[in-house]
Amino acid sequence: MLQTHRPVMRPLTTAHLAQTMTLLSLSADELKQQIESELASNPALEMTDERRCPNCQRPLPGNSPCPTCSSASPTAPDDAIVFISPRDDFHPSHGISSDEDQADDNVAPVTEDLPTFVFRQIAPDVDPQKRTIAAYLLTHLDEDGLLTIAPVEVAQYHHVPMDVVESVRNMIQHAEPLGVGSITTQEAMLVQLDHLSESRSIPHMTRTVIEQGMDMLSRRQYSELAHKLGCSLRDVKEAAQFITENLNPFPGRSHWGDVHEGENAPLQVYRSPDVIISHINEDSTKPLMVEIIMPLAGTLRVNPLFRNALRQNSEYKEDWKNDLERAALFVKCLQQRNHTMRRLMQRLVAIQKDFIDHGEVYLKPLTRASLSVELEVHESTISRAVSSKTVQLPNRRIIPMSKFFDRSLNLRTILKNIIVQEGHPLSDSELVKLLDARGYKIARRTVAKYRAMEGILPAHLRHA
DNA sequence: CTATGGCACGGATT
DNA sequence: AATCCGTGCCATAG
Repeated sequence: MLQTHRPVMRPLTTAHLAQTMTLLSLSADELKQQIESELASNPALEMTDERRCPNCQRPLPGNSPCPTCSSASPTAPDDAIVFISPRDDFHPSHGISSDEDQADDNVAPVTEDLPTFVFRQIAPDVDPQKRTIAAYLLTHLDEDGLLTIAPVEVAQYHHVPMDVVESVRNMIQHAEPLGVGSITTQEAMLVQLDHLSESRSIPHMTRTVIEQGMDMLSRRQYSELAHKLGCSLRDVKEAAQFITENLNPFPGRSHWGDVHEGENAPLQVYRSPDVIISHINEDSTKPLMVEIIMPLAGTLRVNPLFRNALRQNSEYKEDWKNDLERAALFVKCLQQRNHTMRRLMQRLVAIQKDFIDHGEVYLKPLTRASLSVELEVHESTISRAVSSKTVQLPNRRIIPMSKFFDRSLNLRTILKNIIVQEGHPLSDSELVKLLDARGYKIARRTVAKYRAMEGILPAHLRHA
């Protein structure tokens, strides 16, 4: 069904494989860049406005997903519907420009990346010349919302004094998510701390602990830390408790620690998802709908004019031929990528349906290797397809796709549930017994590790 | 003596 | 080949 009407049998060249691989490992926004640069550098490639379904190549009326493909689910009727979803409104502005024409708030996209999100907040308060600085800073954030370049470099590059850069940065840090644009996790947390201290009381050692003891804190060496700072153990524990509960060292991460189910908090999206999973018209009894984001609408194809031009003899014939082949290869690889992604998600969603609908407890342990044999592809294919991609669940949470392959997440959440319900602080060995009773055999040491991962304090300093 | 964290090793996973 | 993860052992705090 993928075969085209053109009988151009293209052998599986190494170039083909290599490019498919790289395309597969790109996230949606990276893919957009890739396509754009390819489009710009290769005259034989053309983007038509015509909307076609990337799955079946039928023309589409609007921007909506293909109705034929959506309704015609190839597998079981109760199975999820998986399709490629083209959207050109995906990334409103990739490299944020400092232009004034940013005021198109009427078309608020559902998802917005972190730089855009922050820029929109501060833009009104920043005078135009500083906006360039702001935009520049914001394009150099990592996934966690921390700055990846030194402010000094920015100052030099833009020929402005340091304090200008710092003032802009300060403004960014006080936008949502609080602390974004910090250089270190410490700095981010201090910003949050300052903000919180205006409305509530803070354990008095908190600031000192953050400033001087983050490494020890993350290793939970409370007593050593108390010794180093010359204060009581209780002070350190109080501070630690406060920090894990209220501060987020990685402002860019959408969630940290607590996972309240019925949370009404403004669920913001800081990183555009590569895949969106939802229920058909939000009805949880309906089957799942899986959209694999294609960052550009329209159809990518080989420019037919170019193909014709090749028939005529020309001195550039060799170059043109070269371009043409590259273009054909590119669209083919892109199709290949979409096809693989679709098969992957189809299977993944089928396996982890309970997890998607009912939460982390129901995540089934799954390895990329086992999926690869089911789909009859190489392991590395799955790895590349999964890594650096994010998925939006029906509850609007965005998670890395690798979470679907987390070996121990279900155990960790069960563990959390037990501890939440505990009447009396349970020691690690007691927890082992309880888990064993539920059919999970794990070592005591492992329980301790899981606790640490979830940021749960040891038994002797938990209280009802 | 018990509970827990650090370190490090081996096997699984990527 | 490199990395991740579960575990066992031992030191240390309470």
